[in-house]
Amino acid sequence: MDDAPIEHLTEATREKLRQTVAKIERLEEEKKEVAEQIKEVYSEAKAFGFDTKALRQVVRLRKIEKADREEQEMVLETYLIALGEA
Amino acid sequence: MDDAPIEHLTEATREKLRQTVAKIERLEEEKKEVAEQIKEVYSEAKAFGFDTKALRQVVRLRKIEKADREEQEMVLETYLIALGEA
Amino acid sequence: MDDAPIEHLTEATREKLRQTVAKIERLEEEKKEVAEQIKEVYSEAKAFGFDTKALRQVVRLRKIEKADREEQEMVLETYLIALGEA
Amino acid sequence: MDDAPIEHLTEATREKLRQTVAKIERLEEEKKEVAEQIKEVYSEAKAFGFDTKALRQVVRLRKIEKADREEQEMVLETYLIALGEA
DNA sequence: GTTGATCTTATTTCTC
DNA sequence: GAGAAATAAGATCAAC
Repeated sequence: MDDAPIEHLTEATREKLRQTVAKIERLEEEKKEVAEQIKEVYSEAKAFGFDTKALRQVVRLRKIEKADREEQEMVLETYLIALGEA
Repeated sequence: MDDAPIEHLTEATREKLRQTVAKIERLEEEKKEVAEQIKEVYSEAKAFGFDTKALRQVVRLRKIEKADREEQEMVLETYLIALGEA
Repeated sequence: MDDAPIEHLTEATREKLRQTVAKIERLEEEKKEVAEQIKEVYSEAKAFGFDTKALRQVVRLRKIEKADREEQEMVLETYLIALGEA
Repeated sequence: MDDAPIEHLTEATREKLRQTVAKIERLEEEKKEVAEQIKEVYSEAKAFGFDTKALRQVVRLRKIEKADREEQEMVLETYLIALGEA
């Protein structure tokens, strides 16, 4: 749709475009705020005396372990399906 | 803080650590959700017929322009302060 | 260095540039070939009767587990350093 | 093949599976090494004074041009075949 | 001020 | 060919 140049978009389409961009920008703003909150937590932790590098590793490791568990479940599922269909 | 090996952390410190990790994980989860919402908006826009690549460029461009405006406002403010107007 | 337009590069620099580009292109070619070999192995495995989806998951899972082990070692190291320096 | 559950795979099949995984992992390792070599070339180029961003663009552009040339050659070949010249 | 680390975006690849 | 996943690229920010 709307392969035509922008100046030929209908007003309804232009309005839709405006709303879409606005929505994205609002969500990106939200995301940015959450990212800043995360940084704050690390700053506070550092001020408290925690080693932020180690702290980041803890968080990362826990994320990997979670992904690992999920992957294992998926693998198991795949095998069960593969064996069931064989 | 807590120069002793991990097993010698005080219970209070361990609790603080637990809370910090939990807080970060909760915020990262939030961030992920917002990121997914953004993806959804792009998907919907695509389904509607917008060229998402172009849409992304619009968003990026507006972000840059906004940064420029803020930069300019900052410069303006600096001038105003320098002139004793703010 | 060489902030000047390309037409002002010395011949030595131009030659160096040529060699660098050639080297990169040769290595990218190599990489592409290896990627093709990997695809061939999957094709052969499929022809042999293996479920390639499951096979890919096995490979991915082993990769994750390897990364997990390495991450754990890194975390341990970080803690040892953090505790040793505390 | 081997419709039975995993624990009933023949030893020969299990061995084949092991070899396949090993082969893939070896090739992926190779691929990774080549990728690292490419990064090294860029690092050296940077140390030498080249603008790596521009260098990457050169490489990308040449890749596109090469693809274009091949495309054109393919079209040419198609025409030649269609004309009975090849 | 440069390297290193992290995070995000973009492109490519794979799968269905 | 559309959607998802992997890889690569670029940008950003901190630390030395």
